[in-house]
Amino acid sequence: MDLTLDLSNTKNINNFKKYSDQFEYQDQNLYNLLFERNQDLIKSKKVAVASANLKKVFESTFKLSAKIGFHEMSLRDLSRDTGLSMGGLYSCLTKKEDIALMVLDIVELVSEKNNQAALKETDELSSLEIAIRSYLYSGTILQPWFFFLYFETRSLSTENQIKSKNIELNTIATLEKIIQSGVDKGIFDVNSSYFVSSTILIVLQDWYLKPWKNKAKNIDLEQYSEHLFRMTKKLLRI
Amino acid sequence: MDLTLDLSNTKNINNFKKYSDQFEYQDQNLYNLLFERNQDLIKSKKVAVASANLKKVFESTFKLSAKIGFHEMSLRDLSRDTGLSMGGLYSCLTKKEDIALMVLDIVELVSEKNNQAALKETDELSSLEIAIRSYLYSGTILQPWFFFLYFETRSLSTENQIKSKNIELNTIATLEKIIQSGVDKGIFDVNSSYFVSSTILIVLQDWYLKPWKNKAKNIDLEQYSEHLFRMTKKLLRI
DNA sequence: CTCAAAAACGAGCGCTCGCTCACTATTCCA
DNA sequence: TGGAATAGTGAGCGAGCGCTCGTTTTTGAG
Repeated sequence: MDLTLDLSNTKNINNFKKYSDQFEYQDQNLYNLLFERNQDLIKSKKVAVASANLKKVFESTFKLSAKIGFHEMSLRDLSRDTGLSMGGLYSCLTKKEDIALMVLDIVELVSEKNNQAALKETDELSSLEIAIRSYLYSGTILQPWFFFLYFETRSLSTENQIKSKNIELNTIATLEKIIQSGVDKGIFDVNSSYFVSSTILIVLQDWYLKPWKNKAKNIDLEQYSEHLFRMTKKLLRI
Repeated sequence: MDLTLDLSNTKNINNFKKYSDQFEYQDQNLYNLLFERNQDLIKSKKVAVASANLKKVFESTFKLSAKIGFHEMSLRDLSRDTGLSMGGLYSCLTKKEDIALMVLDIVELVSEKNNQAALKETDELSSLEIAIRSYLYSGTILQPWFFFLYFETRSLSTENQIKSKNIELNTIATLEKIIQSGVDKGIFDVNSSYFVSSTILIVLQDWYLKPWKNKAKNIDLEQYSEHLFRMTKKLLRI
């Protein structure tokens, strides 16, 4: 499966539909990819069987753990909600924790892709726009995945907690690099490129962490994206 | 116990030490208050005994649940870490969930006080400064309490999850009210007072949710406060 | 249609959970 | 200082946990 794609041109992803059309980490593709990347954990031999079960497992996990938390969700709850038996669940898992590990894997993968896509662009303002759009759009498509990782990081081993933290730190570092480059060229004017980067990141996170806030205010994705980009420009004195 | 205090003058709280000196919800005061507000849950008769045990319980709970989560922390873990026996724990609790309920109670109380203090001030910019300072300062003193509530809201009943969400929404609404008032007077200029308010709130939250980020960058409380206030002014075109 | 391989099943295992309560130790004032 | 009130103890209870594995059902190539 080839998931490489040229995102270096802003025009390819300047609205949600265009981004979504070329975004490979969704639907059946995503579960096929999970099967390929975790064959050591998965007993099922055929991709169609495994990915159908994985789909059920993740959809139910996100539904249940958003309400009560991952640890509070028992495998019997999961069995009931997916319609799979205990044995069925364990045909695509070796242990409960694997679910969280696979989420970490996917979020890490997508975040790295987003950072790389932003860094490819040479114009700093376009670069920031790509970063914001790709993060918001992927965070919309994979909302339950990003949400889960944020709130369940503490269910992971120390080693994997660090991995999870580093996803956030790498994204801030990416934004900071772009902003600093703009400052060096005299395009941007900031007091602290770190503080601006950190602020952009948490506004991006807020979109997928608390979707109910924006739903209540009738703020849709493109409005939110516009708000954030406008705020970014204010903070950079553009 | 009288916990009312006049915070309407910015000068009373314009640095952390001044705020902390008049902040009643800390140290032994805090645990005495918890005893008073929860006598129905607490078997101990004497305030000194109960509040000493409550102190141990909350300190250990915050330590353990920050690492592994509240639900994963067993009462045997808590017993070991506090040095209290199982029965000792249950002298100041009727059930494990009570710990989370008391955290909600305190955070709710302090947040309301902060909002009221900000709304008392008539000058909008001072009002925002009071809001930012009081939220950051109380969030520093009570960091484990605010942190715990944010990440353990899903351990609560639906009714209490709503209460917890409303703390956040009320603070955003408070900020929005102040900003809108400034806009009406022609002092501030914003595209969306809600978006600015929401952004300020999540930057405030980030301080107590991810203290390790700022420690790693050697950003202290007053610097952070200054950053945020400067950002706020930029977003309001001041 | 046959039948071995693959998938699905779910009762049951060992264990840990939240919580109780009969008991002992300590406190404090008459 | 005696004794009732209060505090502290921890083994043990029933329930529910993650996970296994002997068994049954389904699948699909020959």
